[in-house]
Amino acid sequence: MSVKPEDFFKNIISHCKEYGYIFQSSEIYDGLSAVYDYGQNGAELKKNIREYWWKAMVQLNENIVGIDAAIFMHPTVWKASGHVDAFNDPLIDNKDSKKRYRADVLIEEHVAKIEDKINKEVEKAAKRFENFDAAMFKSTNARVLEYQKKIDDINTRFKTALNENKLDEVRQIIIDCEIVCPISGSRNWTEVRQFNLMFSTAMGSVSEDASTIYLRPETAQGIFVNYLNVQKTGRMKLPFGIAQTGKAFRNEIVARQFIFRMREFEQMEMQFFVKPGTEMKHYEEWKQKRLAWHLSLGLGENNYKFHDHLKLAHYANAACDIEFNFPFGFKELEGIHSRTDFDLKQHEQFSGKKLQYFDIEQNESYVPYVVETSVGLDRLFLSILSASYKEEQLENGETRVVLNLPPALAPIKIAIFPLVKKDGLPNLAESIMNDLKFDYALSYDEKDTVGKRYRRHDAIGTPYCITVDHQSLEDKTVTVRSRDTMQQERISIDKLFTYFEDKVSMKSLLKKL
RNA sequence: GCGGAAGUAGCUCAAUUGGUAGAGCUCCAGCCUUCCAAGCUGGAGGUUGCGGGUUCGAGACCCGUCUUCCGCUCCA
Repeated sequence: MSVKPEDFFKNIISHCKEYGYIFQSSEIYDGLSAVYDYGQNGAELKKNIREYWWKAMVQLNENIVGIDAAIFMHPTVWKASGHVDAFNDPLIDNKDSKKRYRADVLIEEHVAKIEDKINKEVEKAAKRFENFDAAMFKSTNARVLEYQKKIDDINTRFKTALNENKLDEVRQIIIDCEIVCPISGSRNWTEVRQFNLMFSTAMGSVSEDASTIYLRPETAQGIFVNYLNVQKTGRMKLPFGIAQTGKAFRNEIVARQFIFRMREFEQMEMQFFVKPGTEMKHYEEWKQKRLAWHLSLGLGENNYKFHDHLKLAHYANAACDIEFNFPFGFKELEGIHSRTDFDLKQHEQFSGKKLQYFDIEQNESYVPYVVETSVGLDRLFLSILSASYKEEQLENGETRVVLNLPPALAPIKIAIFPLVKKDGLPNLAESIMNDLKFDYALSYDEKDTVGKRYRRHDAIGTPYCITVDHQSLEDKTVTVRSRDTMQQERISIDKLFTYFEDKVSMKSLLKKL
């Protein structure tokens, strides 16, 4: 393909708009940044992807059930999850290098440097003395104590500043510590600003009585807070999973790359509850299962790779991403995390309710460990669309724009055309349509030459076109033209249903798993 | 928030040193009846992102403003 990568991505974005897949939100009012709407075809494709995921997770796994938790949740949920604190990053800019940093990271790195100094002192001393007692040395050596006092002072100040939301003080700490920008080397800092990464709104119609609640930044917490409800009412035994799809919201500073980063996006998550100690086995298992699910779409094995997290979040003991080869490079598509018992323990603590599982074999109760699979539906949509989008050079020199979507996911499965708009061909086409419409998403088109109609549906990604011609009136056969091969074959009208069944049904895709 | 780019018809783009907005495609109606986007006729569609200024006259020049896109940060 001779198209430059950045142009290729631009072409995909225009294609999405031109063919009713994705529109900018509120476009007639000049749009809203990082928010997009799904059009008539986009909504179908998205729904089909979601359905494929849901069936693969819930319907094909006896020990997984699905829920649909509300977007609004009790504010304490987000205290327990750590989002209230962790998602309030204080940011600071260096005026010379124009680089932005997280103020807390700058301070933490500074503290880490001092800790390094302590360690060096300890190492030096260890070489010097036999029977060296590190703990003793740390608690007595004057220089170490001085360093340690510095660290403690900084940490105390920083904690207080954050708790009291005093951003001036955070900046003052950076200045007092003489922290410099790693790029410019200068101490020319802006004031510290805080960016709310969670959207908040007010619940309660009377403003004085209203309380702040958040739009969920992830769907997972809706599963955790319902874990015991589902386990009890569903009589679930470990290991078991709870799946959920739904919107999540992040009030990011800016967002880029089309629907790859959006303020409002949809997640498809499954939290798998397991016996402590078995989590790594399940983690590995889900890595493979989820990769197999992606590969079943047939977009090319080389477009996927695992990316193991070296630096783990505080709640995880193993984590990786499945990355996809987007037009702008390999980027995260799905995350698989071993989240330990962190979330449930946090909710036990904040709610004061026991969230334990009674293991009848061991005759004891414990908080289960959790293995999470979390995929972005919009990202999945983009991965499928961008891998399917082709600008083909045909033998006759023409170009053809085609979406080679997995047939089972295509918004329209079959388009039906009368070859010409007379001689009763439209009637026959309509009657075929009326037979098939209960099983397949169809589209009828009688405008323009048939070649033009084929190309139009190539661009939408419709895998098959049925054309009714004069021969159809005589022998009750039609031509079926394939999007991918552009080949036609003649099929008897009464065999159409079975002809298409294994080609475009969700069932055929699920059977590959 | 900072830096850069850009806003003219549904889409892609024109409009000379400032002289009252035009083409192709799309769309709609009709003709033609044809198996891979290209036939014919007619038609619709724009307060040039918005507001102000300069000027006899602004799509163009100046100021402001809004929005989008790209980069920095964050992230599924």
